[in-house]
Amino acid sequence: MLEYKVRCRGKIKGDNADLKLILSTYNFSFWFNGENGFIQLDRNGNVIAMISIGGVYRIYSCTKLSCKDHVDKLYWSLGLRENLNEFHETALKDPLLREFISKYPGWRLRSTSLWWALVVGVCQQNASFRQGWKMLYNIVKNYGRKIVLEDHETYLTPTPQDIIEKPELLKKSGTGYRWKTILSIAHWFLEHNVDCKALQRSKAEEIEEILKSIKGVGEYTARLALVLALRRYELPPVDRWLRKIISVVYGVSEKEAEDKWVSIWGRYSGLASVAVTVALDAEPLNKALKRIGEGKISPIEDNKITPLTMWKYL
DNA sequence: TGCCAGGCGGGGT
DNA sequence: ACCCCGCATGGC
Repeated sequence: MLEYKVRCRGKIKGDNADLKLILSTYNFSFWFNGENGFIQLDRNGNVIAMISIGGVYRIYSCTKLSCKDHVDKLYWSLGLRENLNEFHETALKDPLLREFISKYPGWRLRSTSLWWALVVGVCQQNASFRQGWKMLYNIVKNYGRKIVLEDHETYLTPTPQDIIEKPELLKKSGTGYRWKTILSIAHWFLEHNVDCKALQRSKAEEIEEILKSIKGVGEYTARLALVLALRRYELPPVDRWLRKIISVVYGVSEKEAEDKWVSIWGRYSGLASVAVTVALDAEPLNKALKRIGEGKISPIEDNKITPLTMWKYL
C-alpha cells in the first residue's frame, strides 16, 4: 500500500468565493467536515486535495506530480475559474434566484468527474432528493475505498472497475432498479476510454447525445452531468420538480417551461437549475411551491437535511 | 400501510 | 412526435 504524501501546498486566491459554502453544497461528511474538504483530482484517486474553508490547500499523492496542473484542476473543481457576473446580473432581477444570490454571492458550483456526475444523475431519477443522496452515500461507503492522508481519513469514489467487479454492492446501496444503469455506465467508461478534454471541444448537444447512448441515461441525467462535470450550462436539466416550479413562477405551461428557462438564463441555464435546488433546500415539490408562495426562496437554517447541510448528516 | 417521488425506455398511437 | 405505463427502494 503506497502512502499519500503532500506534494503541493498553497493558499487559494479567492475572488469573492465562499469556500465554506462551496464545500458545504451537496457534500458528504467524508468529503467535508465543516473545516476541511477533500477533492479527488484524478480518475483513479491517486491525487487528492485537502482544502480548508480558509483556503489553505495541500495536494496529496503517492507519487510525484505536476503541481501547476493539479492546482489548476483544484481551482476548476471549486468553480473559481468562472466569471459569473452575467449570471449574477440575471439572478438579481429574477424572482427565483434573487434572494439566494444576493445573500450568497460567493456560491460556486463544485464539480465532479464525469463518471461520478452520471452516477449522481441516475440516483436522482424517480426518487426524492434525500433518497438519491442516501444512495450515493451508501455507494461510496459500501465500496469502501477508504484512504488516509496523514491523520485525515476520507473515501474515494468507486471506479467503474470497482462497480463491475462487485455489482451486487449497488443493490445493497438501495439503488433499486437503477443498479443496471450504473453498471452500464461503468462498462461504457471502460470500453470507451473517455477523454473529457476531447469531449469538452464538442457541442453540448453532441455530448448530450453521446451520454444518452448509455441505456438508462436520458436527457435529464445527461444534462446534469454536463453541468456537474463539464461546466456546460447551455442545456439545462429540467425535471418534473423544476418544470412545475418554472410554470408556476413565470406563468407558463409545463410544455413551455424549458424554453422559458433558457430565454431567461441563456448560457447559464444549467447552473441556474442547480442553484434553484439549493435556494429551495431541495424541498419536495409541494413544500417548495409553498415556500415560493411565502417568498422564502433562500436556504433556511434548520436541523434538517438540505443541500447545504447534508454533510452534517450523511 | 399503502402510496408515491427531481426519469427512463418500451410500446402504443 | 407524442402519450402512458411499469419500475426497486425507502420515507412518510
